[in-house]
Amino acid sequence: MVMKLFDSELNIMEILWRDGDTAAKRIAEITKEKIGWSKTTTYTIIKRCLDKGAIERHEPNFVCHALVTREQAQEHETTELINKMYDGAPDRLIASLLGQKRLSTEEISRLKRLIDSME
Amino acid sequence: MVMKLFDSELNIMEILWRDGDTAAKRIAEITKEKIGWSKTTTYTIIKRCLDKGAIERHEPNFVCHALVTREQAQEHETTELINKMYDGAPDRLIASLLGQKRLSTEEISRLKRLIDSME
DNA sequence: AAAATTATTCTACTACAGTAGAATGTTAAT
DNA sequence: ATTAACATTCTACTGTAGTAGAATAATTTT
Repeated sequence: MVMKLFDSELNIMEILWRDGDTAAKRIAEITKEKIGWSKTTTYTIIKRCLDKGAIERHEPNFVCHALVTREQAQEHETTELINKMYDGAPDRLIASLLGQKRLSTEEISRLKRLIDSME
Repeated sequence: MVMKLFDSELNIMEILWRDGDTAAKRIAEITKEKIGWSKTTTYTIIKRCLDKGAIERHEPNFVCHALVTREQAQEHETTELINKMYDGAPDRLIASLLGQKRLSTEEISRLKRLIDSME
């Protein structure tokens, strides 16, 4: 049960993922500071996250708790990318990343170890 | 000079990438058949692709030619994903893909070979 | 050449993500 | 208990991607 999270909603989730459960008031402070959101904007987006089941809220103090993990959201977005741009084939995405030489030699050897340890 | 391509525009680009240069009329036939687009919708999206420089058009017959390659578009979208969901670190995306076990053992050994051949 | 058909552009509507002001509810201070 | 300050919700505006009808231009048929 993983839903699409919009960019605005990811701003909220990012805070919960990084800092853990956080009161709505505190979230509003952070978003105001970091991205200049009005207090009401933050509450509106929190409401939308609640409505779609991405977070839940506990008394007292409207402490928000993420129900969708960062890993689930990453996986969701990644699947969308693979379907949209790589014909549904994850290994094509990886091949593309390797081919673009966007990885340092150190990153590559780390991956090499990761892959060797698999299967 | 690679720009963001919207989902609607990707429908056009996909045809040009797959079939090569194609007349506008023919593109309209394909989109009508495959995704039920009205003829004018197709022409509108072709226009927008022209305006943003993603394609060019030649006489006679308004033959459309992709100026952005599939690889460029893939790279652009992939970079967006990495920045949005993986803190800008491509190796985290790869680690995530490997961790999810979305690759068959055959795909893994293919990647192993690819990585070994690198650097 | 006029009429009919087809190709292309112009213009505009729709849906929805992003944003926030006004209104309301709640807690704290006097 | 009343007022003041703050927290939360309700409602609505804005911008833009997606879509296509009406208008126009070009071509083909008679």
